[in-house]
Amino acid sequence: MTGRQAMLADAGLRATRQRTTIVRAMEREGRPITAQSLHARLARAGRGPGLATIYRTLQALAQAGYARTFPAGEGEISYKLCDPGHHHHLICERCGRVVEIPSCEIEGWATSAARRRGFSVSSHQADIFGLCADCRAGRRVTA
Amino acid sequence: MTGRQAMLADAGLRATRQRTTIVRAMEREGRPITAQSLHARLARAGRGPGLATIYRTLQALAQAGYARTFPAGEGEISYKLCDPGHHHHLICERCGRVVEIPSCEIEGWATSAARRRGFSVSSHQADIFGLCADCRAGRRVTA
DNA sequence: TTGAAAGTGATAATCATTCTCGTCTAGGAT
DNA sequence: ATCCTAGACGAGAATGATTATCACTTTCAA
Repeated sequence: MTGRQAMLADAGLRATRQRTTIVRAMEREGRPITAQSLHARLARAGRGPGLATIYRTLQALAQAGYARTFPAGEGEISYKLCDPGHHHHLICERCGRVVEIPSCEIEGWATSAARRRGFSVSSHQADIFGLCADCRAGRRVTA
Repeated sequence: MTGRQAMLADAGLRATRQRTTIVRAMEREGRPITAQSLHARLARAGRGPGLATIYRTLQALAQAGYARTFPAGEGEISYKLCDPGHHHHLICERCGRVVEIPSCEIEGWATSAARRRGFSVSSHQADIFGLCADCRAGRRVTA
């Protein structure tokens, strides 16, 4: 599996200690997190990368398709590592967990809805919001 | 057609001169626009509402379901008037035109994709990006 | 090993958005 | 029609996330 090194290389980034730290933390996180939160968390653990570095790295990962952005609260952006291929998201409204849906079954809908209105399609995106099994069951959540 | 008055009333807003101006401008616009741009445009024409008022009004309309927000560039949000019912969007990547798709044909997909992963669905959203007929034909655009 | 290019980070700068607060006004009540 | 008051306005200050700067450090291909 395209380890961290490869991911960074493909994003056109050198594999520095700071970036490895960032990617590792994002993997551990598993749900969207803002640059600020990530910075605070890593700083608390000492040796954390600077804020500027975190912003730069997350942005580069997003641009390369290895991360996706989600709007978070007022004027904030959170990031989550993702597989680079096309996929959709299932988002738990309570705990923030995000599950990727790799198979795309709405391509047909997108194409025909667009054609009917004279548009050509270049991409589409779709997300589903709801409650994950754990939250429905009232089970405790990490965050 | 629930005129402007009714729209404002339903959003819990009084129908002031400023708000009428804002809604009228949004109707004329037809595509997403940021609070800043709207403010600049109306100010240029004299008698424009203040920036704070524009932010407040757009926010209230969005909250009431009469407008939708789109991320715009770096840390900006643009707003577009929308019908309050559930619908999807077809967005032209060149001219920014937005067309609403009122019939929802992906409910089934959303429900089954979610169920398969233990989620319950509370809502979903989907947008299609591409080129509108005019832009494909290379025709001139207003903006 | 070495040097050029890329990366880092403390800090300053930017800028969209929100807050403040004194003044004004829509619109129901009288 | 007039009154009253909660809601609205707006100019400017404050906020706070993100970006830019720039001198120093590190990576990595040759």
